[in-house]
Amino acid sequence: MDAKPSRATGGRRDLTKAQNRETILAAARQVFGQIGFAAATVRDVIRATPLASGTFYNYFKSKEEVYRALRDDEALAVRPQLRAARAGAADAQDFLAASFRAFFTFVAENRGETPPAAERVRMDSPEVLAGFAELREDIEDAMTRGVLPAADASLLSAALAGVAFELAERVKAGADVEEMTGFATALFLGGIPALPRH
Amino acid sequence: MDAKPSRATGGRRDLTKAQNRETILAAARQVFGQIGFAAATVRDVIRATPLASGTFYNYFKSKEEVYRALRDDEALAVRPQLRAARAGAADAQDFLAASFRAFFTFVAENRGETPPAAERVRMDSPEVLAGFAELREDIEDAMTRGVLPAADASLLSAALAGVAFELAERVKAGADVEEMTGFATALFLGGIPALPRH
Amino acid sequence: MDAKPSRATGGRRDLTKAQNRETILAAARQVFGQIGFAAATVRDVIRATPLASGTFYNYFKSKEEVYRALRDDEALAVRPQLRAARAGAADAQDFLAASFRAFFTFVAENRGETPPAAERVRMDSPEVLAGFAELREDIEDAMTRGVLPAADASLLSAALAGVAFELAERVKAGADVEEMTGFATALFLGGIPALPRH
Amino acid sequence: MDAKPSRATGGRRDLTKAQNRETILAAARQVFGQIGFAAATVRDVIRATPLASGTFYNYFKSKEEVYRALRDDEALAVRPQLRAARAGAADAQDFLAASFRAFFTFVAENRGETPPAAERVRMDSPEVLAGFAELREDIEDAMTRGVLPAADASLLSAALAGVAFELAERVKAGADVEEMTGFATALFLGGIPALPRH
DNA sequence: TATGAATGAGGCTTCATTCAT
DNA sequence: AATGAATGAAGCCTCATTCAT
Repeated sequence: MDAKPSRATGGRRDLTKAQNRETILAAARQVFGQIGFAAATVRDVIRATPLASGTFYNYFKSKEEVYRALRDDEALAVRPQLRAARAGAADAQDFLAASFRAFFTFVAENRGETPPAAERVRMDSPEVLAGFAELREDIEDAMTRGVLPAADASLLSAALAGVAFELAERVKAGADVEEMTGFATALFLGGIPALPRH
Repeated sequence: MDAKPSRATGGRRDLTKAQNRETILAAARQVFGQIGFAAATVRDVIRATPLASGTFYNYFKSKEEVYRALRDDEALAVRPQLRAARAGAADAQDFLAASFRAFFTFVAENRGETPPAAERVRMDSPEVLAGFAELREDIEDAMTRGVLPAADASLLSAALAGVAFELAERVKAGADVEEMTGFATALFLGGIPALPRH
Repeated sequence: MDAKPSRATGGRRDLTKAQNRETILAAARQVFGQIGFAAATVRDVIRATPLASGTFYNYFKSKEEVYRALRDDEALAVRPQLRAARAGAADAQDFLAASFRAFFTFVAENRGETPPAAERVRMDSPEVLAGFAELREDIEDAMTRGVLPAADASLLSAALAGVAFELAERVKAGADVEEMTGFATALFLGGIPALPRH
Repeated sequence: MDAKPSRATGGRRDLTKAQNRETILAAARQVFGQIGFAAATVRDVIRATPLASGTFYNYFKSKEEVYRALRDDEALAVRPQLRAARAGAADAQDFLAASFRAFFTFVAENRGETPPAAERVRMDSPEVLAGFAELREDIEDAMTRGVLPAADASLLSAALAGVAFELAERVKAGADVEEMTGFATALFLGGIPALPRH
């Protein structure tokens, strides 16, 4: 009630605010990864945090908002690298290999966080979903630039995603990233030119 | 538990056992399709039914069990079609097109009944897993027969399944079965010969 | 779980934590006393309270845990009195009368708060069990000191406890403490010397 | 709807009726003994039976009614023997020893049916409760006949019950029936004459 | 009479969210 | 801003009981 003397707390408070936000996001990332987004509750996220339950609501309105923040945060950090890799791709081989390698590497690094889940449930992490949203744009761009042969970019991105997801299961089970990358890259390198003209 | 006896008032005791099971499955299919499997509750399913809450538990132990039943029903229907289609294939083009066409046709026929994957959750039922196992066997068989070029049958079946599942989403959203079949078939027809020797 | 956010309307947020715990314990004591422990439900306890249902679970995990807390509170209060009474006993008459009087007095003072044993259910809490253990030690000590004749201390403590519990029911029903004490004391005073040599 | 030809079924039906009643009572006795009367549900009893749930209600209105029937049935079979033993008792020693021995023998024979019950819960079986109800009458009778010294029959029966129950725990744990009988008999043989004149 | 599926009240518990401190 | 106890809606499930066959 009575204001405590706050000498030069401005900076500190901002830092704390940012820190709490990060704390919650980190906890959410971990919790979503471990028990899945659908099963996760706000309580779970809070419990994975030293913060109080009420504090959560100073930063996010709901679990969904955290999810969005996570997706957006990743957009700011991880994905530009991937995009850059693809933007710099000189040919289809580069483009595909870079894409798959980045994805499988990500999966391999997070390997083991997800329990085997008796019921095989797959929920794509926010960053992955956002990444695939951009994939299509990059594909179109690559087709325009002549790096990839012209084809239906929408269907192609779906196919790429499908293969990536399935092989990701192998990566989670311990398969080698380079082998998966090689397989998927070869498949599309051979397949894309054969696709119906769009 | 002990006291306060409830009062069972009569009501729709007319339906047969099998009919009630179907009623619940149909309601679940609708509810899962509308609000998604993850968001759906057993209550939601019951409410989409003229039945009493307790009746649900006469048929299924949980939401997951309903899901499995739904999936198994579908897998049970589609698998013989897939195997038959593949067994008659004379060449790779036949094998692939028949497989994809059978799957997409089935999906199209059941369009709207399955969750829109808004949440991208996939739960493999035993039947679906069995379907995968069959696919791999059929691929190996086709490679042995020379219908398909030699490659890693396990990874190839994963890739086929991935593409099939992703494009199935398009089919559910109204895409043309033949177009999807053509796209997927061309992709693999071109891609498989390019795969690393196994 | 996921959807349909509830709406927390304010209400008695004024009480302290300790007060709420006491509120629940008091309600439980009353409810158990009125309809019996077995018939009572957590709901019944909550309903005898101005608190919300969820609040119960902030303090106790189950009906049993409340019961234990209740019993422990009582045992915690009565045991020091019993030991003190017994420690000062100069002869068997003193030992027995002091023990019974202390116990019956305690019961009389808490009369009406404990289940009427309508169902004859007894659930020994750790504290009660500890009380038993103390009784036996005290009996052995008294035998060593010559205050009580030698006998099987274990069986004797069981017999004392049995008589005490049964007569306590009479005390709860309004019987006179001194009369019960006199009866029980006389019984054991006459009976102990007749016990088989140990 | 249309009556099946029932040739001389009268007797058979009666038998079946009586058999079903016995089936339910036997199942109830077992279930009450195993999980306790309070925890037992009508469902549990039915499940321990080859009968259908609805059939239960052709014989009993509730769990309580089964309990009463059990108590009454036992009254018709077991207890008269005990009463006879006591009625024929020539002296206090006979009276007490016969009572305790009968009770401890019963407990020993049913030993092991009751699980250790982490929470020590004791619920007296119907037959036991009924037995103790009669005990007091027999005590009064014995006092009238001069077999027992005059005392407060009500309190004495309570004390006898208390000791019997506690020592019964020892019997359940494997203690010897004769030893317990001897201990309890001696205790009361010595104690009763010392009781306050009534 | 026997059956057993249907019923729905009601018990248990967790959850998202609020709000006094 | 942070805290965390309180709230009560709502999910889950079991139960006693009814009733059509």
